[in-house]
Amino acid sequence: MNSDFSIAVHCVAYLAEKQNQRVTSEDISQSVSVHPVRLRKILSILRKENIIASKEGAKGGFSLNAQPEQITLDKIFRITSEETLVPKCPDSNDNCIIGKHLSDVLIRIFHNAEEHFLNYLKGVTVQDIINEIHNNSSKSSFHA
Amino acid sequence: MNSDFSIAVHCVAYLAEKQNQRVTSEDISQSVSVHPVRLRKILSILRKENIIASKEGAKGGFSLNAQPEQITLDKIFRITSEETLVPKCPDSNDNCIIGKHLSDVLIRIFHNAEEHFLNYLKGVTVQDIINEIHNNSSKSSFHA
DNA sequence: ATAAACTGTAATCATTATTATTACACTTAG
DNA sequence: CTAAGTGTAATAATAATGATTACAGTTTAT
Repeated sequence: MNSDFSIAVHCVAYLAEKQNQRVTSEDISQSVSVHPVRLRKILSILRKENIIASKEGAKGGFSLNAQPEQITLDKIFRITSEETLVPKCPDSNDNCIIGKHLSDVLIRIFHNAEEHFLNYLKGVTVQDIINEIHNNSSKSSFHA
Repeated sequence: MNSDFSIAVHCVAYLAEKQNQRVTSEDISQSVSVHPVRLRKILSILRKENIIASKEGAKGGFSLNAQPEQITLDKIFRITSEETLVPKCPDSNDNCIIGKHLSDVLIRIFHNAEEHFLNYLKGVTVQDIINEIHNNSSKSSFHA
């Protein structure tokens, strides 16, 4: 798995902190320590899902386009990294009953497991993260 | 994430099918399509956890050392891949309150999410997989 | 006792995945 | 019309993964 998901969350949290301001990819890259071009690629897919908005040209940049309490992490995960938890099994061997069917079985198991993973992320919002960062842990709702 | 976990599951399922026989890494590699040296490395850590047994020398090889109904996938995952779901966040930036704390927050969230993932795997045993392979889906217990 | 068939493990090489960078077309504000 | 941005493709650098080679050690059988 690459780090697109955590970078995306970082970006969204950063934009949530800068409510209503327009922020450049250069600016965000100061906080995330990732190259602006890569950020723009990730931000671009968040925009397509209407989580953020962007504006080109001078004084352009990115801004949040949804309520921090409404953005759940499972959504960001699905956008950036869906199915990446399912491992790439080596090519199955048709001459062996195990080799032949195990990949299918494993993929099914992983798919289910990923759903459980996502189900947890569904309970965590960007606002929760903001709260955690400011140590308002009373408002935080992400617990095991 | 590398494919150590799925390879390990494959090996264990294969050994479960060959109950009480001793099988060489060469033999297993026919089924898994992975180099014997790599298999031995993975089998070696399963042995340290007493899931399988190995014997060196002529007529040596690997065999299962636990009941297939008792081996849950979360155990194999913990042995081979624990914490690999937690993404490597880019270096946090001390000059920025978001950059500074977000990695910690994200790591905590991922850790929790991984526990949910593992909790699902805890409900799936190697015997379930064997059953699935033989299509005895009535005995199977892994459902979302 | 020694040859053959194994495991155990380190070290190296090849391949693939990830990330950074360069380049440039396009948009907008002033 | 220029400066400051986004959007995106193409390439280069780096890191992770996997295969292979090499060889020491163990066990069986002759």
